[in-house]
Amino acid sequence: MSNNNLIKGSLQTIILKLLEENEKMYGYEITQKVKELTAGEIKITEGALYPALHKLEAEGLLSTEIQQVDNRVRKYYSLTKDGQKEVHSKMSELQSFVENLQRIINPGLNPELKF
Amino acid sequence: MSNNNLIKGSLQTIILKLLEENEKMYGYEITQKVKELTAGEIKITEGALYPALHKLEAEGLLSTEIQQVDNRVRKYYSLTKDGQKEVHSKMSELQSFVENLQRIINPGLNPELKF
DNA sequence: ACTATATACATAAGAAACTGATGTATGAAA
DNA sequence: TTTCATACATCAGTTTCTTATGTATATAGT
Repeated sequence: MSNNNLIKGSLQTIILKLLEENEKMYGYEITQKVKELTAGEIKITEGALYPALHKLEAEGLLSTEIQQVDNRVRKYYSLTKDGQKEVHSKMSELQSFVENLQRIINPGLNPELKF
Repeated sequence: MSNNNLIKGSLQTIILKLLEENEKMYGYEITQKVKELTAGEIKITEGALYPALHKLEAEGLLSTEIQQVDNRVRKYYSLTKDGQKEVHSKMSELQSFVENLQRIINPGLNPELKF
């Protein structure tokens, strides 16, 4: 994932969350969306993305549907029911992780934190 | 690092930041401090911590000083000059990463974000 | 006396997630 | 015709983590 080596597992959360908002995306589209949303600061590499998508599919969180567009194959991913549940779980994990991180790193901050 | 599998490299940032605030800490103390600050939600394992400390020392970011306390050996770590510079660098990396993460997962949020 | 827990260090096997390279294939632009 | 963009995929190697193990001292409980 680009020059930033700061996650591990948050790629899954990103994928699931984007699919919650867009309900149907293909791999290349995801890389472009993330690049766009972060002004090019986070670039998801294909070597990270495709294995992650395959794993989420194998876990039953994503389903696929292949479409032909202009002689090019696109593999669309969407959330399964399990996937829809998992988004919320992963999101609250991420939120509490970031909050804990702030408690460690921003010691002077007041107790009520907003994410 | 505990049940939370969400970072990679942020352990280094945590260590450096704690040492910026406390200027001298030993390994076990770091694990306890993190546990305390996060109400037990993040537990840094020894298998993650000690290799990370050794690596930071090998990179010249930390220096060590061994003390004998009650027949027990303590290895105190403190920031070198390079380490002091690196804290700021690592912190701004982490901050911009979290901001980018929010841009991806909180699409409805207004542009000015606070960390 | 024995066991468990806390303090304090360390290593090591294996798992998981990533980077960077490579490969295939189409289409458009220079 | 070479490069870039689109679109998929795999794979070797690296880094970072988990879990287990090991050493050693001190204290508290049974």
